[in-house]
Amino acid sequence: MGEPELRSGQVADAAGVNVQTLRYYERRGLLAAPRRSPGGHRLYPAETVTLLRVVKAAQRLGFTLAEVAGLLAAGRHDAGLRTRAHDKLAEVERRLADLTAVRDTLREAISAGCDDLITCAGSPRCPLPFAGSDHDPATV
Amino acid sequence: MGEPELRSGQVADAAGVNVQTLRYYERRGLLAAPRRSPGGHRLYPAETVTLLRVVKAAQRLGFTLAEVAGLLAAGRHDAGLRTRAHDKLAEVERRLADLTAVRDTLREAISAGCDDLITCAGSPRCPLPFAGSDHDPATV
DNA sequence: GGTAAGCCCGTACCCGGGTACCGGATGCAA
DNA sequence: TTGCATCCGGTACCCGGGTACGGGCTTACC
Repeated sequence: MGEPELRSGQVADAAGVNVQTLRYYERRGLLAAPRRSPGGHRLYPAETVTLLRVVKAAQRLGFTLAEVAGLLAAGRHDAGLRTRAHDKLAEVERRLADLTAVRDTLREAISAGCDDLITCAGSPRCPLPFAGSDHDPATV
Repeated sequence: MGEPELRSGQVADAAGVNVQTLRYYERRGLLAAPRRSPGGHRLYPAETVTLLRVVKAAQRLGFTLAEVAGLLAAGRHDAGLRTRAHDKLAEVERRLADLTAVRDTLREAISAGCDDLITCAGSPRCPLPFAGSDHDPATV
């Protein structure tokens, strides 16, 4: 007997995602098109559940779906995983620094006791960062 | 003579935003509908530039546009600014904690030397967090 | 063999935060 | 007065990551 195969609903349940999401991932190139039953229903190998968990884990690490697709392909062909993880780590560290600055600014704003944004903006002791940070405002 | 009034392009340039964004913010309730010229062109008071900078600053602090709208209204009517800033601070601190965990996981993954996500996922020493964090996976 | 649950595909919609394109009207200066 | 930049409104599109809906077929179980 062959490997047990799972239907889309079973895979989705086991991985904690929506059935629609499976088809979405298939379109996005994250999941290979699986075998089909004679009637056209998808039949997934059991490893697909693991794969989905990997995808979700990578997403939690801050990778976009496009990046995850690249990571999976990298695992299969290149050996770029470590490089990419390094890059992502640098990116995460930048975001951490940004977010830390945000936290400090919020704390200052709170302890400065601004009551009204507009009024506060006119005050010289207002801690709000009107000038903008020096990198990547796009991450806002 | 009255206050000098600015045309949308001048406001946009001064605040470093797109002209379209002004109309977008007006629709979103962040900017009040300004006075119009006889021909229907918007004429903004000079403070609008400051207001836009405040909006951008708040955005950088992690507030959504809807929240910024609320903050501005709060300044005009309530006195909820400090409360909201406190809430936002708590939120930012949660995100910081998450992101720190992400960073640590990435570091572990790198030092564990995973070369292939799929293979690694099967290994018992794989540090990837398949289980998921205990709060707000939506922030991914 | 019937019936209900599950799955198929295509398409459209959601959120957030904008940006782009269009034809037509205005503003301003030479 | 003419010419060009700018602005108008409306609508449509972009990204990312999905989710929902509708009509029709398959599968599984009794």
